[in-house]
This record gives sequence, C-alpha cells and structure tokens, in this order.
Amino acid sequence: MTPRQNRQRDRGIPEATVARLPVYLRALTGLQEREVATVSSEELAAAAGVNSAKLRKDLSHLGSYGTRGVGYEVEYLVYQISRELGLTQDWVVAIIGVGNLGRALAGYGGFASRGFRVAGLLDADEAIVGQEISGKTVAHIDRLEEMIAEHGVSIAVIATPAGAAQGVCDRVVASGVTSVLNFAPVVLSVPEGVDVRKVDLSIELQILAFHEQRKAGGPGDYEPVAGGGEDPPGPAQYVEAVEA
Amino acid sequence: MTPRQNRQRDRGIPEATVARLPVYLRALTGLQEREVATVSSEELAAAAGVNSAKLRKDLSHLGSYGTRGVGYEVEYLVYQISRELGLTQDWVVAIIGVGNLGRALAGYGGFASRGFRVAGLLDADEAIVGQEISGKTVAHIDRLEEMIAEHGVSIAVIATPAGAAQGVCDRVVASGVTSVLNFAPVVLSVPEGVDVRKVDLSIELQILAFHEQRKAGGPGDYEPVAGGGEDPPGPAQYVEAVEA
DNA sequence: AACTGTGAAAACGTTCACAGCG
DNA sequence: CGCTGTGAACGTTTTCACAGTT
Repeated sequence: MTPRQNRQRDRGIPEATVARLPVYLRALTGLQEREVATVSSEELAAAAGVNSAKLRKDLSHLGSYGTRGVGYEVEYLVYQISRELGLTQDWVVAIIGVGNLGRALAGYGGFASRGFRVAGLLDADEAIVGQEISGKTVAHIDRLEEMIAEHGVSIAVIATPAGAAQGVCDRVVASGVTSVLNFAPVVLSVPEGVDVRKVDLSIELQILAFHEQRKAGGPGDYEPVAGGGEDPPGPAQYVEAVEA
Repeated sequence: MTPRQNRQRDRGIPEATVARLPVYLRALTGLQEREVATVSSEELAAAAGVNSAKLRKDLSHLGSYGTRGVGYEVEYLVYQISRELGLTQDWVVAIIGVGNLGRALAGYGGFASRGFRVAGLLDADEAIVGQEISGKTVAHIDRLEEMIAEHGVSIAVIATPAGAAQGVCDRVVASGVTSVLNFAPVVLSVPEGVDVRKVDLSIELQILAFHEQRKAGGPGDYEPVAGGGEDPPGPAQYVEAVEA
C-alpha cells in the first residue's frame, strides 16, 4: 500500500502534455510548409486548438525553446518535439488483422510520413493471405513471431476481431513487443512494462450520444447558445455547451 | 474562456466518468451473454480494466444502483447506463468519405449493435459514388444537406482526406448537426454548442513511440516501481512501467 | 460478513497573472 | 514594448478509508 511515495523525476513530462505534442507537431509542420519561420504561442495554440497558456506550459516541460518578445522558431521546435517524441528514429510496425480496418491502416499515409515503417501485414484468413495490400503481401499469422524477430518490430497494431485480440496480444508480448495499439473492442490484459493504447469507435460514438442527448429537448430543434458570448470561436478540441 | 460563469448543475456527470461508461457497458453485456446475474464492483472493475474505487465512484454519479453486501444486478445496470448514455433511442449517422477508412466504418458491427444507424455514405469521387458498400449505396456529397434533413442525421462521421474535412464539417454544422466524429488529421473549428471528437491514428502511434523510447535507452533515470506490488496485474487500460 | 456509497485527502491538470528577458 | 516561462490559484480526477446497509 505505498503508491503515495511516487516521487516523480523532473525529467517526466506529464502524460497530458505528451498527448498534445503530436498535435503541436502537426500544426508546426503545416506552418513549415507555408514557410513560416517563427510563431507566437498565441498563433500556434490557435492552430492546435488549445489556449496559449496551456501551450506555453506544455512546451516549458521540454525546455526553454522560445525567445521572449519574439516567439518560437518553427524549424527548431519541430526538431525538439520530434526528438522528444522519439520520431528521429524509425519505428517498425506490424499490422495484425487485414480486414477493412487493417487495410485502411496499411494505406494510411500518416504512418510512413513520420518515422513509422510497416514491416508486415498478417492475417489468419487463408483467403486474405498472399494478397497484396498497399505494396505489401499479407503473411499468415503463423509467421508472427518470425516477422517480429526478423524485422525488429517494436509496435504491434491489432486490428483483428474482438475474439482474436487477446491471443494475438499475448503472442506479440511474448515475442518482446512492449507497445500495442489496439483497435479491437476488448480490454487487453498485458504484463507490467507493456503499453497499450486503445482506439474504439463505438466508445467515441457513445460519448457523442451522451452529449447529444443533453442538448436542447428534441431533434430538429436546437438552441443558438446565446448569453455571455465570452468565448472566441477558437478552441475546437472539445467544445461543450450546456442547455439553458 | 468564461470559467466563472460555469455553474455546473449537479446533474452533470464528470467527463472522465462519461468516457468510461461505454467500457463498463461493454463489460456488462459480456457478463450478460455468459448469463451472470450479479457482479461486484471488484469483478466488474477487473473486466473493464479499472480499479474498483473508481468504478464505484463512477457509478455513484448515476445513482444508487447497487446492493450493499451483494453487488450490482447486471441487467439493471446495463439498462441504467444505456439510458444515461442515450442508447435507448436510435441515433442516425452519416459517414462522409468512403475511402478505406470509411469502408471499414461502414462495415463495423459495433455501429448497428448499439443504437447507431448508418443513414448513408457520401463521397465526392465519382468513381465511388453508386458503389454498394455493406448494403448501402454511396451517394454524392452534393446530396449531403438533403440526406441530413431527410434522415434526421444527428451524428456526422468525417472520414475524408484532411483537406476536405473542414469544408464538410461546416456544411454538416450548417445543416444542424451538433455532433461530429472526426477521423481526418486536422483540428476542426466549430461554433459553440457543437461537439467534436477526434480519432487520430498517427497521434496514438506517436504517443506509443514516446513511451517506447523511454524504455530501452533512457538516461538511467527511473524508479523501479517500488512498493509491495499492491497493484494486481489487472488494469490494462494504460499500464505503464519503466523497467530494466 | 460482504460489499456499496461517499466524504476527505492526494494527485494531477489547467488557467491566471505577472516577473523577467530579448 | 511583446512575448515567454512559471509560481500560485483553481478545478478536476483519482485514491483512500470507512460509515452505512443488506
């Protein structure tokens, strides 16, 4: 019973901040393409959909990379965030389960564009094995361990049906993978030291439904949320309005 | 922002709790299928990947639906959570963008199984319009407003390329939709009163990469998660540990 | 006796407001 | 001056620990 003695080292970046760094990075690369050289916290925050105080606090966890009176140098900040996120090295990914979703993932440009390299696609269905998807030939799931070892896979993306997910997870973990991105609608059990992140469609929809239900009375009729009008139209991340 | 004018009603369930209710619901329906009649907070928490104190606190926001000394009646709790989430009514969904991802979404069983009905699929690409996907014919994006009005769409799922997302979003919002699930890798701007939730693959991968990087090579700066190993191996939601 | 429901405490996250620097 | 970086205030979420109920 001693979790209270958790004295976190200063090197530790808050989890909430880590989750936003990729958003900042995307906003920054957008600026980079438009050849913007420097950006203020206010501008970058607007592009990322957060407020500027939060942005500055987040960046302050990485170090002092801004210039007072001026702002942040885009190029430099891109590099610093990339380095912090571990994107200056390549990560090898395996996608397991090549149904509709796995196919979508295989073709997703965002993978390759940052340092994520898809080493292979695997499926249990004989009808799918051997097909070529986005330039990769689908291998049989039996070759999972072999592929992980051979290509040095460090991130497994599980896009199998729910029933198969835990078994696949156990196998990738046994092969030494310690990072799993799970699309199957199940709670995966993993040993300590393994990170699991979950993406769950139906959960997102249910959360929306909850808020939708709370809005003005019936369908087709909604309140233009008058009143204070204090908020600027900016932050889009999660705008919530409560009915009158 | 206007923090001072934010007098929250007691009816308000904390956002963190709302986000977990769907997970509990899924665990409960699993129990229901196995014909379990009652469940303790400890058992249900394990199935949902959280600890029991959190589960009890969460459920306490909905009301007193348990029985001391016994636990929760599965059927009853399923109903109460469903009602709270607004799943006792049907929600009409439109999927905009029928690429690989849109196709995956269209075929996703989790939609129909809860009360989400896909009213239509829309795309701008003439080559895709007219195709039949999961029993629905893809309509042209021009008919977006018509479809929203006709079918009473209340949730829009945006699965378009990044460049098209904001435009589509503006159109659905103009048509009265106040809930948007966004898969495009952009920050959407919406007026107050509109809820946007974002699902972003590449962000999830980058977060994993961050933690992965900290495992192997870190500058020897970690705490060996001391303590008497109080934590059961249970909670899988986001297990993080740094180890040798 | 077993288990829920909940105040109180601790941890975590956000926002404010301004000192300090370019 | 303008803007960053940050201590301090505030708000939210988690955890603890036990009173209360069946």
